Parts: sequence; structure tokens; C-alpha cells
Amino acid sequence: MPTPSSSPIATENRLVEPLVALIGLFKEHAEACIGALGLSMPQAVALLGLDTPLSQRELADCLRYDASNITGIVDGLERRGLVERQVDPADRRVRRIVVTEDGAALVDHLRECLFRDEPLVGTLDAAEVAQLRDLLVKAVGDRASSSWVEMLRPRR
Amino acid sequence: MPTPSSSPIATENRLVEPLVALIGLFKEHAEACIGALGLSMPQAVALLGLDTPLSQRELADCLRYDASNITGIVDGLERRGLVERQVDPADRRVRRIVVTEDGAALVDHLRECLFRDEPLVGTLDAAEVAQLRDLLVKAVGDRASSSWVEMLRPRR
DNA sequence: TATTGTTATACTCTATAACTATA
DNA sequence: TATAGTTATAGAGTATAACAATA
Repeated sequence: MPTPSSSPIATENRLVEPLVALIGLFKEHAEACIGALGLSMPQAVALLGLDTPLSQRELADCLRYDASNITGIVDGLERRGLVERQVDPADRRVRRIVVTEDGAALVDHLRECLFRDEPLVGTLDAAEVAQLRDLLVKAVGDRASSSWVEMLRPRR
Repeated sequence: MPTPSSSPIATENRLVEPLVALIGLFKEHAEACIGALGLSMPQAVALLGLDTPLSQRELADCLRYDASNITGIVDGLERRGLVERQVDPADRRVRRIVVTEDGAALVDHLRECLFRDEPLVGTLDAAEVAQLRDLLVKAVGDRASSSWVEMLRPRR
């Protein structure tokens, strides 16, 4: 029996295919969580990065956005009352972005939805999930990027 | 010692964080492979979907692009001599997109680069990689999307 | 009338460059 | 002079709608 010519590369033992499939599931899940809260992806990414109050410049660096984009993203969040711009009295050029109570409640909801394992694990039992997690952690090693929210945005 | 207030959700046993970190590594890797061949992401996605000749409509459906986008993507690939539009003699409305020899050689390179496990597995040994793969396969179950290349494009 | 592919257009996300107000 | 933020603008990627050719 000849090797099927449409599959020149054996895929049986490859990691990439199932990983990419799982990535697809996670993206669907993340978009559902974020869309359900009426947030755009950059707004969600920014909110998740605002665990602690940051200047817009710091937020841009942390999220690896160009600073010019932060204005519009924060505009939208501010219009919804989720964050406030507070002028730094020590340096009146900088605006410190502070999450409001409403914003904090919304981010809590977002995290609770986004960080659930259930949408990802299918029929894995608890021991297998733990095993999967350990293997992922070891695979990533020290190569984890500074801000996990980067994953949610297209790069470059 | 108080629980750090900046981490209201325990992350120690969660799957999402390391998965997202691994996704970030894969995206870097994929973008490097694709960029090195001078392809845009949609061009790469299209080429990878053209394992078998398809009409533009079929390609659009398979990739879940709107059909109007296929024109420009195929234009670019055709200019580089990677694919050809062949008018279907049985129905002169449809253009069958056929990968040329040059295109096939380039896709082979792309697959060889893209599908390597090494950039993903870090310090995992062969047995651990196999274990990780089995767990990923089981986690995904029958929920894998029809076309894995979807992962490479932002959705919605 | 329905379908394939194309064009024109609009919207989102991102980056670059020029501007302002502070420092 | 340098930095924080804003504005204007451009480019990529995607979708919708109208159109031409063909069925």
C-alpha cells in the first residue's frame, strides 16, 4: 500500500496538530467570554493588564502596543466607566489608568470565564489535567513571555 | 503571610496560563517560518489549504474566509508563480487554483519548518512529548475544527 | 434565477509621524 | 532637549454589497 501522496509528512506522532486544535478551542472560548461582556479584544487585553494602575506608556510597554493605540482603547473603557484617567500630580504629563469598581467587577467576571479549564479539557479526568499542566509547564520552561495576554492579539 | 491581592484567582493548578504561554511560542515560531518565506499569513494559510486543487469558492469555505478576499490572496500567490488559476472547462465560472511546482516546493519547506516539534517542547524528552501529545489529542477529542490552519488567523 | 469570481467600500487593529503640553 | 499623550494617517486583514459572466 503506497504512502498517501497528499500526506507527505507523517503526522501521527506530531505535537503541532493537536496543539493547534486546542488553540482553536481556546480562541473560540476566549472570544465568547470577551464578546459576551461587550469588550473588544484590545479592550479586554488592556483591562487584564491593568491589575495595578499604570500610566498609558507603561500599559503600552506591558502590552507591546504602540502608545498611540492606547488613547482609543482607554477612551472606550472610560466611556463605559470601567477605568478612569487620573493625572499624576507629580508629573502632569502622565495619566494613571485606574480600574473603577465597575471595571474591577467586570474583570473578575472575565477572568472567571476565561480561566476555566473545563472548555479545554474535554474528557480528561483530574489526574490527566494535572499531568497535562505539568507537561505544558515543563515544555514552556523559562520561555514564557512577560504578559500572557499577548496571545490574544495578533503579533506584528 | 497574606494572599497577594493582585492575584485574586489561584493560578497554581490552572491549565490556561501555560497553554497560553505555549501558544505564544507557537505563534512566534509560525510567524518566523512564514515570514522567512516572504508569505503573508493569509497567503500561507491559503497555500496550506491547497493540498488538493480547489475552486476559489471551495478554498474560501475551507478556510472560512469570505470569498471576496480570495481574489487578492490568490493574486499575490499567482504573481509569485506559486499557484495558477485554471478555468474549469466544465463550468467556465469557476477557477481551479492549482499549486505550481515552485509552489509545492515552497509549501514543503513551510511544512517542514512549521511542523517541527523542537521549538515547542523545550526540555521535554521523547516519552514526555509522546505523553503530551496523547493528552492533547484526548483533550481535543472530536472537537477539532475542520481546518487546522484556522488557528493562524484571527477569528471574527 | 442562482452562482463564481471581482470590485468597491467600510471597519477594525496596528504602526509611524507630527503635534501639544509638560518636564 | 526629551517624554507623555494625542491626532492624523496609512496599511493589513476582514466583511458586506453590487456587479459581470456564466449556468
